Amino acid sequence: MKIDPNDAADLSAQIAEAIRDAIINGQLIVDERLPSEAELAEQFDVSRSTVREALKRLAAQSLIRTQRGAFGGAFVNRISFEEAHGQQITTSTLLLSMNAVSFDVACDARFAMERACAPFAAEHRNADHLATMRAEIHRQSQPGLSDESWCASDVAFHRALVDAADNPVLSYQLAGAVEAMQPLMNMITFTARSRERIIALHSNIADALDAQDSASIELSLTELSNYTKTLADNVIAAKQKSNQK
Amino acid sequence: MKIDPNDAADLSAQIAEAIRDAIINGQLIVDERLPSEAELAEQFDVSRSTVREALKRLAAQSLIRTQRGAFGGAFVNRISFEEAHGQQITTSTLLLSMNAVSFDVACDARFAMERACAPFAAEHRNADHLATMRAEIHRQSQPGLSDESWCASDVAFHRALVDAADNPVLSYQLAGAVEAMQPLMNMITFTARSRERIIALHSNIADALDAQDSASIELSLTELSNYTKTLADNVIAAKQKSNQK
DNA sequence: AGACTTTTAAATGTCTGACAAATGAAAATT
DNA sequence: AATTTTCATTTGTCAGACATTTAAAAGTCT
Repeated sequence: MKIDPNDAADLSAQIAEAIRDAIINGQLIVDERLPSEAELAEQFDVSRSTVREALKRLAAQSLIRTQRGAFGGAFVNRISFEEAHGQQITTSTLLLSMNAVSFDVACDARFAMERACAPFAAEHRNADHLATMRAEIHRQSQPGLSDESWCASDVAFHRALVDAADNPVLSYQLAGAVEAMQPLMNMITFTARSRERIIALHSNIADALDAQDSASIELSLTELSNYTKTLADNVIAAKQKSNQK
Repeated sequence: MKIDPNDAADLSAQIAEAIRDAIINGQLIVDERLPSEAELAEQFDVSRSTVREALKRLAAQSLIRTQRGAFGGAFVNRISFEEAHGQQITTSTLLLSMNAVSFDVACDARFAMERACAPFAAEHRNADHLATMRAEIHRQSQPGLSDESWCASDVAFHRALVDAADNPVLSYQLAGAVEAMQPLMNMITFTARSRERIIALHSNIADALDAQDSASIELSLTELSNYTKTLADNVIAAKQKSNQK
């Protein structure tokens, strides 16, 4: 592992990249221990502080974990779906909030991916998934439910649908997208009337999943997407009106 | 911004988290300059090195960028789709290689998401997208094409399909998944016969996109997914046979 | 006055050396 | 044999120094 002395970038960034490459192309395998900070400093011919900054960069990406004490050190980390999921939510959330992504575009993407799960969900759904979805629908029907609880229940409902697909890669991608959308979704306040409509669509989805009717799930999801976009349009229009006053 | 002295985590991790939270919930806005390292050290009551390690963590996630010199410092970074995309490829690639995700599961996820793009692609496709796809199909038909060039062309073809959907959120998610799959896809060697079959399906997709026939695109993608899985199964079976000898 | 050069202050990047704290292995003790 | 103590190793943190970069400010010349 060498670093390019002509590279303009910071030494710590170069070292982080060198180690990252070694992990990606398999020169360093999961749970393997990296040399100690002192040894790395000698290998790369830099100070220990510089090595440490490089290692912190890698730790931030969950590529390594560190342990103190004798026989401790930095170890190549087996990145879990859960960790990856957390990182994705952070990234996606910031992407949406910083890049003026329109609600429609985000909403289209979110429901398109959820529709992609439908065929697999219809095939692999089991009693647990259906029970979760029915329970959330029942919760959503409670008259006094707060907006926060409503949103949480909505997330749980869709999460169950995605999980029913029984594909961790899809779950990881989807769950990130759904959670990243949540701040945008929360802008919409749900009136009693709109909740009723959404619950009806949720019931359609649960019924279709029960019947393993993928096309029907997709249809209801499309309707839900369109309805959500309509609600958002109304909220935005109302805001602009109140701003003009 | 305070840190919890009872928290077991490293100080640099706590500080990174505090600043990350401030960015996510909008207390620090894009392009805003953070206090200098010396000021942050004083605020958090830690040494400059600890602050630096925290900042490197944030830089690794593209949350901040730093600039040297007077009036330099750390600035909140507007994370771009391109940066996010790069991070996603790294994460997804490692997720797949480290977690023994089966080829079928990854393949299902990849084509499911691509099918999700189909309706939008059919609606928004323009002459450029179609021309790119036709050109790649033509390239794929060249007899002497190397496996590497074939794979590159395959990626370009599907990329054009995804881009046709004209939804940056979908593109970002999809492109990551497709590129992360590439190392797995490269395990499959394409015989002349299998290339022919894939080209035929690509032509179907291009024709259907031209005709704005979303259902037909999705059908061809499903066939492509199934055929890819069959090829992979054969490769794996052949490997096991040769191992037994 | 305006264009150019020099100075300067502020900030990050890097290095050195030190000590604290954690931790598991090895040695010592019971 | 079980328990306790010692000990070497390693990461985490700190303090202080110097190098390098950078843009503003001051100075200089036409």
